[in-house]
Formats: sequence, C-alpha cells, structure tokens
Amino acid sequence: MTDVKTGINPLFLREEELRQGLELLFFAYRDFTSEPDAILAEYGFGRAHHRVIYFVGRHPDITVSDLLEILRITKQSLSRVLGQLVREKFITQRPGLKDRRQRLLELTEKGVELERQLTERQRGCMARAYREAGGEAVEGFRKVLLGLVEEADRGRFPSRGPIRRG
Amino acid sequence: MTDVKTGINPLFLREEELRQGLELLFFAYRDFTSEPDAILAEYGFGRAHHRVIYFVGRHPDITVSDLLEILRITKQSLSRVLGQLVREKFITQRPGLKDRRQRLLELTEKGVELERQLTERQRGCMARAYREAGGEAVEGFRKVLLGLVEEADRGRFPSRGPIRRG
DNA sequence: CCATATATGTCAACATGACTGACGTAAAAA
DNA sequence: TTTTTACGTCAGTCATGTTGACATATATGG
Repeated sequence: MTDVKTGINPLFLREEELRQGLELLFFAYRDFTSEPDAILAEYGFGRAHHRVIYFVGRHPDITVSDLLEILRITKQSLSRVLGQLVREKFITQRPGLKDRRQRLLELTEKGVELERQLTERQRGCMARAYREAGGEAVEGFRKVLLGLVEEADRGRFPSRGPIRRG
Repeated sequence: MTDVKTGINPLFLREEELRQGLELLFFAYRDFTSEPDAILAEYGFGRAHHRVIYFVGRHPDITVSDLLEILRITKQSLSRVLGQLVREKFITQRPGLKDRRQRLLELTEKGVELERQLTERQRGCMARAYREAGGEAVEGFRKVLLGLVEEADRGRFPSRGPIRRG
C-alpha cells in the first residue's frame, strides 16, 4: 500500500483525523449559516425560509413534493414557511400544466432579489475558500462531501471529471 | 492564467460550482446528522445533547464558558441540555482547581459509552467517504472547509502539512 | 478590606422550526 | 366510479434557540 512505499501511515483513517472531519463540518456549517441568518432576521424570516427560497430559486417550477424530498421535513412544516413566503409575495404558485393538482413554485422578482442577497454572501465565502485552497483541493472537497451525501441525492451533483474538462 | 495555457476556464469560481458547494454542505450535513438523531431520540435527547456530549468528550475538563464559545449559544440554552445530562449522569461537574468558580465538565462512563455509540456511526461514515475519495481529496476537503471556518477557530485544526508528514 | 469583575446558575417569557395525527379537497389514475 | 395522489389545514407538542433580569460564589485589583 501507499504507506509501505512512501513511509506514510494511513493517517486519513485515524481517529484524530476523522474527528477533525466531523468538527470541520460542524464549525463550517455553524459559521456558514450565521451570515444569512442576520439578513433573514430583518425580514422576520428564519433559516427555513432561506432553504425554501434557495431551492425554489435553484429549481424553478419545482413542485411541493419535490421540495419536501429535498428538505426532508413534513408538509406541515413546509406549509408554514412556504405560506408566509407566498403571502408576502416572495414566491408564486401556479397549477401544473400536466397535473393540475401540483403547485409549481417560482420566485418573484422580490424573491430573486432576496435569494441573491442571501446567497451572494455565502457564495462569496465559498469562492474565497475555493480560491485560497486551489482547484485540486476543491475537487477533493467535492469528492468527500459527495461521499457523505445519501446515494439517492448524489445525482444532483453531476461530476465534472477530474479537475479539468474540455 | 491557467485557462490560457491549458484551455480550462476558471470553473471553480463559476456560479454553478459555488452553488454546488453550498448544496453539498447542506445535503452532507442533513444526512450526516440524521443517523445520530435516531439514537438520541431513544434517550429522549436531541442534537444539542449530542454536541455537548461530543465536545465534553473531546475536551475533558472543559469549562462552561469554553463550551459556550464553541457552540455559540446562550448559557440559558446550554444550561437546559447540560443540566439534563448532568442529572442523568452522562456528565459530571467539579469545581476548577485554580478557579473554583469554574465547573469542569467530564463524561462519565455512561457518557463515554453514549458518545462512542453516537460518534462511531459518524466516524464510520466519514471513514468510508475518506477511503472512497482518497488521501489527496481528504486534504482538499480539509483545506476548503477550514477556509469556511471563522479565523478564530482555525487553530482548533492543527495542520498536518501537505498530504504526508514524517 | 472593599469594590468590581467574572463564572456560573436560574426564572420567566417567547420565537422558530421541527414533529404527529386527523381531516379536507381537487384532480389523476385505475 | 372508486381509489390514489398532491396538496392544504387545524391542533397540539417538543426541542432548541433567544432576551432580560436576577442570584451566588469566587477572583482580582486598588
């Protein structure tokens, strides 16, 4: 194995390194959410609103059930925040074309603006981290995180191949 | 720049890639916490208890204030879960030696056992992801995540140098 | 020694975001 | 036509966070 040839212990499986992985995830998530939380508070919204706005922006005309599958919360929980966002005109609903039971969700201009404002900060943060770490590190970051995501959802992250593509 | 020489766009800064980063973090965190949540529920505990148990296990004899700084919650919030854990004998408190106002926190045997049970799953999950991604990817994972962590807390993650060390 | 600052705890009230369970309606599908 | 599906809603509960006010013991500095 690598360690025999190179004199490296398989450190990446050691307890300490694993724990650091857990903690990195905790600290990164903690700090990553704190920025938008402040903005959301100005609107009287919370993190749940951010998630809804984000994924509706990301998948225009998403249905309620698809959104529920992403968020993994109950419809009652979603209903509350979604209802607010619709009433306050950040999101519009319209019946599906093929299936008129569906409510296709879409951001209004107001919604797009808020989404931009919220996610811009996070993207900036991520961009800085990417830049500082370098392209190769980003590949690794993606690879490991993808391994932590449930099989079923990995398809959401199309591979771009190793580092470079045409 | 790289793109001129190699024909690569600086893709790692593109909107799409940044968004995938945000989402990877969301999905990974979502799935990463769901495992222990089930176990915690059996004890009538929640995620907050896990965090306390984890960091007390990680830093034996940690003080309440140090724990508060890690968790970034109010002492009232901590007090509730910590109180439960102490009453149910997962954690012991004893006055500090130098400063007797402090309450040094430590896991009991029962606490160690629960911590192990909870974190074992997560470590297993992380180990699998590490193994599948490879050592180099793990370095990248660490690098990027560290860049997302607030300056002040980066010292918690001593660098092991680039991939290999003696 | 005394005043002040610190470490911690506690009570009360409240908001958010999750949950379960039950029930309702409209539309699709069998 | 019956059943299933997509979605909504009401009601109640729980976990976890918040603020504000106040209490106590101990440390620390003048």
